[in-house]
Amino acid sequence: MSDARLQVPRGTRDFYPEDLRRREWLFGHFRAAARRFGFEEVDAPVLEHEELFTRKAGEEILEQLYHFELHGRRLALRPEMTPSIARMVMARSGSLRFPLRWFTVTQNWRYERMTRGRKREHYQWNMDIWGETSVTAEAELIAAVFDLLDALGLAHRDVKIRISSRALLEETLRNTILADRPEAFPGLCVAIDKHEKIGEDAVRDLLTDSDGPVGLGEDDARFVISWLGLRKVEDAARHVPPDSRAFADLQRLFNLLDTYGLADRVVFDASIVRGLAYYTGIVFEAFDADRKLRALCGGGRYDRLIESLGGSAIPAVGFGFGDVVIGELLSDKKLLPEPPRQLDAVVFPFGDDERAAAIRVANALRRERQWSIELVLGTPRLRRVLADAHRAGARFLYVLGPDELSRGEMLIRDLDSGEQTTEPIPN
RNA sequence: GUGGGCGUAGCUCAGCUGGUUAGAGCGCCAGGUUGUGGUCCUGGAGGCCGGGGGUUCGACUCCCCUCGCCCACCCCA
Repeated sequence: MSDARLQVPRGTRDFYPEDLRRREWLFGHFRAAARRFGFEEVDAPVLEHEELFTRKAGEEILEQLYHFELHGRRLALRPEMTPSIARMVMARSGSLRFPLRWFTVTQNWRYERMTRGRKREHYQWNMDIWGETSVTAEAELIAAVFDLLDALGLAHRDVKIRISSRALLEETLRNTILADRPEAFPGLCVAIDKHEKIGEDAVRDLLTDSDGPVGLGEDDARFVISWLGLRKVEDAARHVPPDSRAFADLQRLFNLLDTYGLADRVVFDASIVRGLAYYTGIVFEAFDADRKLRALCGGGRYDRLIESLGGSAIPAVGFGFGDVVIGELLSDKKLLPEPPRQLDAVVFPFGDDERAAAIRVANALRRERQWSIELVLGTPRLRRVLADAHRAGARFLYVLGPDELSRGEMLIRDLDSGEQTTEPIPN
């Protein structure tokens, strides 16, 4: 107990059978929702070249990278899935037919301090659409999130998605305070993403830090922060031309979501900017209605990621949805199930004289019916076997004792009704 | 990193202001005559009381250190 070698590393989890059943229940919903939206599942190694993740915008996610050097190669455990998928798309961009709808359910790693809803190892459902520039893609993704939440049993009003547009912010700033140095924009986004967590004053300090990536004046910083407080698309679009693409996209997205029947579950919130540097357009995050927990998921449009990796431009939009926060929410709402073991039957030979026949019975049931069969090992008492079979949730118990065997039969007990029948032992 | 709380049986915990053989519930194991169930009854195994040091005639109990966990803050997808 006090031996550190015998404990899981901090921030990681063991999954015992009941834990894994619950995890697979959640993953099953991830996959089912993805398939309802026509997405295909892909996978990639948990280990990548560190360079795949290296970006220069002061993102915390990269400072928290699990990384090491081995035989002169710098490797890292993936902190998120998007770069790996971008790599896969890039490698076959010449032969893939777009738009692509790909999803993953993967383990991701980040070295960070532990709090509620944050672990160092967690699983994430990732959904991406590649090769589509219109916000019809964003609308599908947001609809998929709600589709999942509904399937999990959450109430209509339990979760809201907040939506904003980095493109709208970028246009606004290009027309104003970043007119002569647009390259500062990603760093600015990373800084103001912290706004809700560290407060306006701290963000102002970050933005005005002359040694920092942004280096704004006081008035400019105040302008940026005041923009974040806006909750109406029209207000946020005040500093862009009437024909602004970003403005039009936002309006169209909300119109589309209305058509999906999601109008009362989404809201514009200019303070959503996301902490990753690569986002370029619409960004969004899902929150529990009580705002007790961290974001359930987050995503957005990243049209230039593949370009930045050296490929040709392929527009993309996606989100990541972690298993930890949704687990907290479902637990709070008493919606976490305790899925039973899936066992069709237990086959019980009384002793070694009956074992050969029992093995034939188990073989037949496994092969012909594809049943899940637990063949009793050793020679416990029938009483014990019945209790165990009951507890395991088995539907039938096949009993092969001396009496049955002498008649070439086996006893089949229905564990729900208690009814018993006999059948010939298969050859 | 800061503050607070907690480490006693596999799990959840109780052990009053220090007092001798450390408890409960659940779980586990075994029985309750021959081969029949989540109940019931009986019995049992299992704890260097997280670790180390100190105070004391005596420490699960008090003090210090240390490790671990939880919560909040801080930080951040």
